[in-house]
Amino acid sequence: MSDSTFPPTQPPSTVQRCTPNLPGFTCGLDATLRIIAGKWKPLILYFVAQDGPTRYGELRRAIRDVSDKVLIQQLKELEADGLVKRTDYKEVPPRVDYSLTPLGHSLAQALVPLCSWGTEHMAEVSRVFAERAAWTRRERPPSA
Amino acid sequence: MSDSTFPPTQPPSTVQRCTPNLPGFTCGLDATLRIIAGKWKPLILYFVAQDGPTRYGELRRAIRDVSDKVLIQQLKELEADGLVKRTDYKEVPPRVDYSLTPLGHSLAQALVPLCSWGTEHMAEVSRVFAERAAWTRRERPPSA
DNA sequence: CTGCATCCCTTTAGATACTG
DNA sequence: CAGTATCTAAAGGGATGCAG
Repeated sequence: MSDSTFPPTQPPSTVQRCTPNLPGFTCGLDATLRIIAGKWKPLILYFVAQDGPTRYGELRRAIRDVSDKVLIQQLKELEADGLVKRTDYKEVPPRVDYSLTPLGHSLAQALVPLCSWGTEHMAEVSRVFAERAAWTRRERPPSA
Repeated sequence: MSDSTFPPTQPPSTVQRCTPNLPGFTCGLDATLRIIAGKWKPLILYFVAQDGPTRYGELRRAIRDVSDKVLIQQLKELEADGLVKRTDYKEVPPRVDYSLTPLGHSLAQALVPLCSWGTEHMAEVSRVFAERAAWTRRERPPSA
């Protein structure tokens, strides 16, 4: 993004147009989104990017609320997609860790602004979720 | 997760640690991800950021493969979350357009690197998807 | 043109229990 | 410790048809 001026209502758009008409993808963003589709993938990438080679259990504890099944599944996909590398030390008890490939690392870099955004706008985001929750509760009264 | 020194084997890692232990969110990235959860939301944000006020039909054509139901639904959520603004011109035939709020625009900016990443690594991404498709086809032979 | 309602299906993810 | 297997729930999403 080039300029820093911030348009009040209808921005003259500082966001550059992404390359359209790519084979299969509507634009670069589309491609990226498809590869990180999966509830926990960005979090996994980001965490591993921060901590370097990360053991399974460590990851599991870091990404709270994720089940074994899903975590493993997403790790496998990330591995198959060439974003993370799995290292099995063939020890007993088992020891395995996950690290990023160069490709994965570059993607993690691209996630940094999203993380910053979330941090900066935490207040708004929290409010939004509070409202969302309230609304949901009204619409769908306690399951019981 | 603890120190800032970075692991031996792989990355030069320039990825900064995101603020942990936030109320409800594990980090800023987590917060962001939750607000843009929804298959088309990032694409919507990005597209509107580029084109400024965008009419419904235009959006519909731009984000290919999205149905009315889903597009409307995601637009409503984005609106409720304070990221987009809906303007109804009360004309007949109906005219409505969607623009970004300042918050939405800032988020769109944060998406730029993802778009760039996708564009730069289009080749790898395409390959990955080709393999994924092949694998899927083996596992789940033609539905018929 | 814009948008909502309905019906239905697929995908995704969560719980739990179990194994090398 | 690091996974696997199975089963189930739920969310997300798509097609269609109607309405202002």
